[in-house]
Amino acid sequence: MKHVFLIDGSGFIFRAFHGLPPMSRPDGTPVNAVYGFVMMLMKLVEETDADHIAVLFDRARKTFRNDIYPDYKANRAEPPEDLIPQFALVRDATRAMGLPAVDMDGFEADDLIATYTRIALERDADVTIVSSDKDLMQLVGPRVNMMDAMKNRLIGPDEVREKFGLGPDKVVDIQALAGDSSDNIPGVRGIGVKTAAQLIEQFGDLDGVLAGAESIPQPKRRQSLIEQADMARLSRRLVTLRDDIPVDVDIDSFDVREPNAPALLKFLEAQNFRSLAAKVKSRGVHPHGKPKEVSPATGDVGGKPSAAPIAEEGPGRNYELIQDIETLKRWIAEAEEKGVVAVDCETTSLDVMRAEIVGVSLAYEEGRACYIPLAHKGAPDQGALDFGAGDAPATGAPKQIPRDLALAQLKMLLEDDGVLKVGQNIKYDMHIFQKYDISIAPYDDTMVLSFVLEGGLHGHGMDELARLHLGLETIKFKDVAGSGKAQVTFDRVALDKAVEYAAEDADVTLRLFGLLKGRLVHERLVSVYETLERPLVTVLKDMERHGVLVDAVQLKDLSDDFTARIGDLEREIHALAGHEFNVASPKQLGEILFDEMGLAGAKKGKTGAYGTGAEVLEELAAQDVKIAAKVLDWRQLAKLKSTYTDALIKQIDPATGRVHTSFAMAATSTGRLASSDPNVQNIPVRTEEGRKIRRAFIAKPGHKLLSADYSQIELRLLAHVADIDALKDAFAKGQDVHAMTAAQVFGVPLEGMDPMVRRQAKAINFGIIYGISAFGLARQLGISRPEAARYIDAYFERYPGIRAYMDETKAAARRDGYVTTLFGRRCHVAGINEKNPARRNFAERAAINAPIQGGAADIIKRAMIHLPGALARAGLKAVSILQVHDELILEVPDNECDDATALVRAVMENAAHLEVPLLVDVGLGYNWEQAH
DNA sequence: CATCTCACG
DNA sequence: GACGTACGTGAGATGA
Repeated sequence: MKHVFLIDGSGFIFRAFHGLPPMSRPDGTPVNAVYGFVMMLMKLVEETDADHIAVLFDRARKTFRNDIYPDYKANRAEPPEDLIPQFALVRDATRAMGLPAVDMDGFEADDLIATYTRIALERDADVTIVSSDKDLMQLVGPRVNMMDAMKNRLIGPDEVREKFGLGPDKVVDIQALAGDSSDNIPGVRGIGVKTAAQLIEQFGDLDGVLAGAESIPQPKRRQSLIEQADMARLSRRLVTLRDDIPVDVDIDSFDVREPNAPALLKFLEAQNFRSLAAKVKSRGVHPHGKPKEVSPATGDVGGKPSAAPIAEEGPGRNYELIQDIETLKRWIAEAEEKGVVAVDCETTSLDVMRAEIVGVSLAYEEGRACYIPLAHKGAPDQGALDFGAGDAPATGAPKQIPRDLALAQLKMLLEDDGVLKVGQNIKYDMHIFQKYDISIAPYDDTMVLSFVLEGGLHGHGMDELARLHLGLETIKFKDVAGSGKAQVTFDRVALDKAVEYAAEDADVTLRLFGLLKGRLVHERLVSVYETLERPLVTVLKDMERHGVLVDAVQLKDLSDDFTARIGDLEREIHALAGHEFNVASPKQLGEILFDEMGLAGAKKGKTGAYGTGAEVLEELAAQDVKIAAKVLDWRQLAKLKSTYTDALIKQIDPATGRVHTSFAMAATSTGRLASSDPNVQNIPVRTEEGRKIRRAFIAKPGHKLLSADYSQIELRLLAHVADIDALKDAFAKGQDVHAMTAAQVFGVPLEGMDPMVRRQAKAINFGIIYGISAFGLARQLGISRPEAARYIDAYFERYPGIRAYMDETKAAARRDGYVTTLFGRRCHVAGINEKNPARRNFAERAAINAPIQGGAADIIKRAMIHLPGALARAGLKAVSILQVHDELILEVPDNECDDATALVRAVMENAAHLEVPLLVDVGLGYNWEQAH
């Protein structure tokens, strides 16, 4: 016996249950915790070097601790209804895995773990306790580690010290003093973990603290310790784990043996864990980290160790490779007959501007999918003579339908009005097919459907949706194409693997479509999807494709200028520090400022690293610390250079000379878009140096950039949705709302108002939109918290409607789990019913902000959708190219400037009809800075 | 891959 | 009385 794994089964069940989205078997039995548990066990068994493994469970709620203290764990709620049937299943799962499931009357799993840990140590074995329960940390020692299986993190003495302030041997004493609200352990009132650690450090142990209580200076603390000494001793008995249970299962029986594969498969299939079952079938379960030989997949190139867990063929998975035109025609005819077909492209790149089509997959029925290779080449490391030269007839190239012949057939299908095409992120496929002059219509998008139905709840990538809705673990791209340096483009993937991967994508897409589309009606989200999101797909596709012209020469000059100035600053900084170091490293900088130079500055929480953010440095700079000011300058220039000048130059598409961002439709929790590769929504504007980067965004010759942005759209929405008469009036009359707020809250006259007072009112208005807190406002304005609290009180007194709106919004979020925008978009709010007040407060602020931010997003989306048609009807050639949340940027021919200005303004201002007017500011210029 | 920092609305 | 803070994003550099 060398290494014993003791798994805290009961602890894991709860975490898996709360950590994983709901899943159920076809018969309705919930199985998410079981799934998480089995995944965890399989991973452990596969990776561990342990020779003895057991899973320990609580048996009943009553244990010996209830005899000592009847209220022990009395505050625990009943387990959720969906969890109850899973307790037994998890035990079944353990046995199916060939592992002992041990529990004992009157004791908790923790006591069993303590006892077996002692026994294992007596046998001279190492122990790993798989759990993240802090109550088990008392067992950690030189030969005993804990492992958090969900976070995959080892917990040793250092981590215990991080949590409790002192080592594992003091955990019991600290818990005895601090108590534990989740287990209802009383401890001593007014003493938390921090104070407890300090006391134990000072007096050695609990008895020392209680004996020395008289000498404690703080009166309250002294009194509590004297009065509650017995409670502390009782608490110690409750938290101390029993390592002397007369266990009746011998530790020798924990020895790892080969699981009974048929029994395990039967169990997995009964839970409908098809992907896990497939994994077991294809790879087996191999303890000791020694994988059994994998049956060589046909055509597996070079027998790479990263062999993919490709599921076996079987019912519900009938994937076909199409290599001749007749079969393709037959397939297309079937799809036309059905009227709905899922489509997915495989390409050589995620960058749509560079990607070349490699193959297409289709699915017209669940489990019935095909893959049509179009540009596959031979396998990579085979052809020593193939230097990867373009379209050279690689010796190993497989049989394929000539690309253009196949595309001509597919064009008829994809452009057929009578056939609905379903994609997962179909904007990508539209880009690819557009190169070959193929459009896709009509279409639906499962990613967008999921975003409309469940935005804010989870991501909307296919792998995640498959896991969530189908309980299916999809084949990962890495599994077929490899990863890192060894990754190949999809045209180098062997066809047998390509089929399984690509056809699965189409199959999954079709299945998801079946599950999601119908829900729109029941959940009253048809209009959001059909008028707001689905039409936006092609609008965004066109914007991305058009791109924006960026002046590389200008950026290069700027970059060189920055490089020189960064070098100068760096020398000065090193001189001030007395030696060289990496200015870009917050760690090194923090040590220089606060250790070497001994400046006053606080540690930051979690990781114990010094904070060196701009706020901290500005504080120091204000105290005339030269190095801080220099670092701030350095940071600004380094940021501009690395994130903007240099990165943007690299992003210019050589073919178009333009930058083509990607707008993510399903990334945010509020309904906003997000932009990436490059992000065009965070181009600098607030500083003079930063604006120089904006100047490099230019219009093509004979054109101008037009920037149109909504004026104070979020405040206007607030006035409308919260129905605040004073605010609505102010907007109707075109008054300065910040000044008006100042007049109302601070009671100062509008005439001759101090700009500082107006600034404070503006901060309050912004704060309201963000779900105001005294702390946040105080920090923003640099005032004290009580003072900020007074401002907020004064504000709410003047605008009681705002408070009512906030309360209603929070109540709705708590009741439904989501809030709704003006146009019916649902924003789900994670954590709104959390017990932890910090997290709940956070969720409440998000809930208050979401309808406002999301409503503004709805409005500009409506404008974006209307704009192309309106421009076309007016005979204008102006085109939208960028969106920055409340701003649209168009590229406009010189002679259309006036017409386009009027039309864009009209479309944007009429995108919604609120009880306040919408106002749009328009600017024109040769570059973005000028236009803005 | 997590963390820190910082750019935007 | 503690929690740990204004809302929403994406990207680059560091360092494990």
